[in-house]
Amino acid sequence: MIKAPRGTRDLLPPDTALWNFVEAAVRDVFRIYNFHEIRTPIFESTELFARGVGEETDIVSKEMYTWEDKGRAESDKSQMLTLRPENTAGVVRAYIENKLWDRGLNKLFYIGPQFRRERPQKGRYRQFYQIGAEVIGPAPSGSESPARDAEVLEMLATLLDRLGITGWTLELNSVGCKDCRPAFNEALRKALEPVTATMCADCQRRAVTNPLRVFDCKVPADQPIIEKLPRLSEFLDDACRKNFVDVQEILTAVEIPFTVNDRLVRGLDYYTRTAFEFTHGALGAQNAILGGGRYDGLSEALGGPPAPGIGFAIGEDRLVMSLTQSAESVLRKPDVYIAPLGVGMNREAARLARELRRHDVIVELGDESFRLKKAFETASKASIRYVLIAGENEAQSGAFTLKNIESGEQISVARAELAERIRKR
RNA sequence: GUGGGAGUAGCUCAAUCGGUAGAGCUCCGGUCUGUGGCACCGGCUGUUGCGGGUUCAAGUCCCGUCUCCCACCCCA
Repeated sequence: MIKAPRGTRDLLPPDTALWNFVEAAVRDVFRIYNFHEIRTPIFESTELFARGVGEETDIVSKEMYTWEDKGRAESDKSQMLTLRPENTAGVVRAYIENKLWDRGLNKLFYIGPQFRRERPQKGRYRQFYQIGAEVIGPAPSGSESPARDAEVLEMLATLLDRLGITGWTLELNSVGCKDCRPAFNEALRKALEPVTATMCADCQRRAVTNPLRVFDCKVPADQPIIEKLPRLSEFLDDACRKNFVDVQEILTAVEIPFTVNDRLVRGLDYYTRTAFEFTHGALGAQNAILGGGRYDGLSEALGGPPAPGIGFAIGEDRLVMSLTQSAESVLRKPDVYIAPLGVGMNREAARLARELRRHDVIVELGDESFRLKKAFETASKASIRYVLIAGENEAQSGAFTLKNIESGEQISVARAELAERIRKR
């Protein structure tokens, strides 16, 4: 038997109804915050992610699905392509390629699959889905303003609340900018040098590849060492410091609860200043339901003009997991089951179904070979409220038998009144 | 990439020391050809994840492999 590849899965009814419910709610929120949809390719040049996400990140160095796309002719040279592991680089590439700065401030959102070759786990798949947004534009458009950061965070809190997700936590930090972070990195490297050898194997590796991540270490023995390391917050320059304070003040004004976590770092190289994470307790070890931050230098890194921006990505799989709603509860059941009765009655049933569906009635249709008993059982199991009997008697008289499955009541309804009668419930 | 647990019918699970693969639920049909849910009767579904090995005999023991789950790592 051919099975879905490792880390991928089929989403089936009724779960798909829940996914559609989430996406509809999300689109509704994006609409009132004036975000508009962008759809970028599912694969891009490998170089885009190498330069955008960062060569040294785990994502680029070991988790990407990359292949050589061979040229079709002598003159056609081959190129390296990669299934997108995240969507921000693609959006920023599109911003540059389509000269979106002409539109001033862009507020864009996307919903779609992403791919990372990781070992599958609860809340972690090789093909997973992200709902994300980016606010990006030339600085004069306001893209650099702390007001944008706060607006995005407030929108996210609203979104989670609307979906009925309770018990989330917003953690916030500032990771500095290209001007102040190098000084901090240098200080951190210096402070780590003499103590690295006493730390865990992961920290020894991190100290070389990505010193900021040392702050993520959970090994108890390392904590006293980490406590004494220089803090990012001490190295923020005045502009970054003010930006961070402004964001917090706006959040307080709009009554969004948050906690500052000065050990919060992000795994992608492009993040600057505001970095954040919404976590949820019911998700197991993969407790980050969404994450994001500002990426003021990304456009330049990809060869574009300065274009400050802030964005986030929601793990849609994890979002759906943390919903308390059941899939059943958002599923709209058929309104009526039409039971053709007797040879040739499929034709009459088809006509009836067509008429009813034109009136937005959800119709399920049987077959003339089915016994009436089967129609009732099918309707009952599927929680369909009415069974409409399309038999020879009814076809001749023009009045059809409509039975309410729950109450057992049965009435005769003229053809023209069927839709109204069924929808009235 | 590392460590642990698990894979038997559509689902949940059983199978003694290695000795004929089972139960419940679901599903299908009938009792009942135009009135359901109940009841009774009958029935289907298996390369025991896959591939090797040991054995007279393997769901069971051994080796390999795949997948899922949990954790690390990492991230959303």
